[in-house]
Amino acid sequence: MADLPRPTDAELSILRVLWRRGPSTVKEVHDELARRAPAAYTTTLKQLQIMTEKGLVTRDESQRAHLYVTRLPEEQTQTQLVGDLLDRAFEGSASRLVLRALSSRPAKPEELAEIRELLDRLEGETK
Amino acid sequence: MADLPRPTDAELSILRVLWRRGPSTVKEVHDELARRAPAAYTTTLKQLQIMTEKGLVTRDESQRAHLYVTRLPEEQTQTQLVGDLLDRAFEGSASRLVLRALSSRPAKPEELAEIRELLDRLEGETK
DNA sequence: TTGACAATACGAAGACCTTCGTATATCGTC
DNA sequence: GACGATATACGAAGGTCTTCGTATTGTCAA
Repeated sequence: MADLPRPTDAELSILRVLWRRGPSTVKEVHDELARRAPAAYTTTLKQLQIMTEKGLVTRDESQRAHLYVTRLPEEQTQTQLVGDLLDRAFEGSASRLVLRALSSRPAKPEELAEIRELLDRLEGETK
Repeated sequence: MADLPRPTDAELSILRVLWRRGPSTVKEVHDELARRAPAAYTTTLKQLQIMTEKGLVTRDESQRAHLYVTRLPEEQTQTQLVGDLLDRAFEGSASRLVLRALSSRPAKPEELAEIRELLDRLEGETK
């Protein structure tokens, strides 16, 4: 199975809607997107058709209004994107990326606590 | 001052060389890049000219072989890229991004320790 | 069965990205 | 001053991304 291409910006916007909503029609996706930025219905349709060709989504054509579903779960795509950025801009250094992530946004205390737990778990495994 | 555009893949490759080497000529950048993937000299030249137009780099034309310099330090661009990814794929959740970063790569123990220190520092500030 | 509506299919335009070939300018040296 | 070597400038091709208008198909109801 060929690897999926890195989603473009517009494709990622659509994937986000599909991850949140689950299987959706073009109309449902379009309505969500149009809320933020007005766009033509056929733009969303075309994007979903292209994404189907690329394998980023699959579609169920059993009904008149096709249902689109993401091919990969959100976590997997996020991991792909982070790994990609790691290679392109961080020479593979995860710690540097984490450093920038936390300096890019003021993270909430709960988030910091979550990360700390994650570290505990990871260091436990290494032993 | 207008914000700089997000660097493309090819542009980022060049920026990485400039960050590592400091001010460099086209030839110097090209030689570094050609080591990994063969390419025409004029391709690198053209990219640097475009990057100059965009403001990603500046150049010193006082010598025959122009010297190119990054406009932003590496850290700032990294912060921009991470913040961008945070918005596009993580709904702004830094902790989720960190989670994916660490699951994307087996991080070395030293790196985990670094991150832990960073957390200590951040939580210290919040108090 | 036809008309109105809602959906998909298709093509194309315009912007950007990436690459490269060719033309032109500049420097040192014989 | 002419030649070779080394620079930069420029234009264009080919690909991808994004958007949209128009054509076509399918469905339901009067």
